[in-house]
Amino acid sequence: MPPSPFSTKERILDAAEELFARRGFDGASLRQVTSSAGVNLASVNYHFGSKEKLIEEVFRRRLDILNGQRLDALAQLSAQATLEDVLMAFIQPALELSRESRGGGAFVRILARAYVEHDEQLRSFLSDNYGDVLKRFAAALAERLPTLDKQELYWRLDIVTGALTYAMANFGIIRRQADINEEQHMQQVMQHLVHFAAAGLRSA
Amino acid sequence: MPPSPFSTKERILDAAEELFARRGFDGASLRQVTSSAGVNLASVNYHFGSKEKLIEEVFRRRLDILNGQRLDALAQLSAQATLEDVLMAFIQPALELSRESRGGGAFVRILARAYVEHDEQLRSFLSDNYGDVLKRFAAALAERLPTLDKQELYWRLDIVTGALTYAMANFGIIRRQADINEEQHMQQVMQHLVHFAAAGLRSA
DNA sequence: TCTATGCTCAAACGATCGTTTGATACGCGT
DNA sequence: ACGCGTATCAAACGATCGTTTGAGCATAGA
Repeated sequence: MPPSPFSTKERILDAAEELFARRGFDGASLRQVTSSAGVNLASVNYHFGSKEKLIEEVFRRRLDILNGQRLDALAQLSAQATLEDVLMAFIQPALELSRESRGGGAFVRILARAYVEHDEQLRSFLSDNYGDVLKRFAAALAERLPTLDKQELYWRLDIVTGALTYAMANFGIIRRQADINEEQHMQQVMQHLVHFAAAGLRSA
Repeated sequence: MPPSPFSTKERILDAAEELFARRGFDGASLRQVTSSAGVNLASVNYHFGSKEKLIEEVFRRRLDILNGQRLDALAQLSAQATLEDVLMAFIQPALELSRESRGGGAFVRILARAYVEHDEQLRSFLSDNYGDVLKRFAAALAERLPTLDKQELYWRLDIVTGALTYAMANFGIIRRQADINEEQHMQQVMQHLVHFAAAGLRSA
């Protein structure tokens, strides 16, 4: 039993998440990660095999839950659900994750990095494991935009996903008004994002 | 006189621009840069002083022109100019740069990296040298959105700049329809971006 | 012609990278 | 009490990083 309430693997994942978000995948070294986690340097390769596999595991730990919540929220929508409802099903789980105590905010910033970095190995890993989630949401949005042709929808979805990813990544950084609490703050942010995205998708 | 039509400094900047865009600032080494540029390794430190200064020079070379064009386009607008006109003054120079032959597309992708990377030195460099451009555009947009209070405008501008940066970075990657030429393609992209951003900024 | 200056070059510097090794300690079933 | 996987440890591996060095070459001014 380790002296910490968390296992060595979890402590590595937590430290890696925060350092990857702050310094990037190349910028954060395994020595920084293990030192911050309070574990031995060799334990990364022992538990994960390589740095690349560690990166993948950082994504998998959060995305399995996050995308599961997204699909659940999407499945619970009725046929009468609006465009805003679909967007909310996509955004809300991510925003709640970014509020979470243990590194959730860091992970959302890592997601934005994954969008910018064009690392082939990471991109194919994400596409292979979670590409179907994006496809399902794209289909749900397309149903609510019957007048929009495929080509046009493709453009706008690309802009929307980029805008949402960027916005969610910087969500934690934006200073909130002092007179409202955390819960109200998140509701405000989500309303802004949904409003903005829906307006862009719907505009003639 | 070098054997190449371009000077050593320019060849380094060109190679660095492309490699930084593809592999990131940490991911691209000076050996890769100088090898790609066909110059000696030591010439980077000779001409620029350090890798960090080289990065700053990559930004300065493009941003001096790009932001100058943006301010020119903004200054040429009349008082009756619409919200879309202001957005177009901001977007058009960047999109034209991304079409340029020598590395323009790579630079726009670097811009997106600068948004995600929270490197303190780079951020303060950009803020010190080009922060006033964003402020001027924010003021011009605020004039066209009189019913929007400051707090609300602040939210939306943050989303817009992120979305535009991301979209412009990926602009070159999106495969265009085969039956339209490059000029029409750019006009289409700009219309989409402007439409999308204006709708989000204006929506009630 | 001699000198000074700007530039390029191969080579090496110390530091840090991801990874591997071999020894050591722990816990559990027999 | 013993043996056997599991896990942690300090130490070292070769590779690569940004940077520096000092010699060598060219061109321009005196």
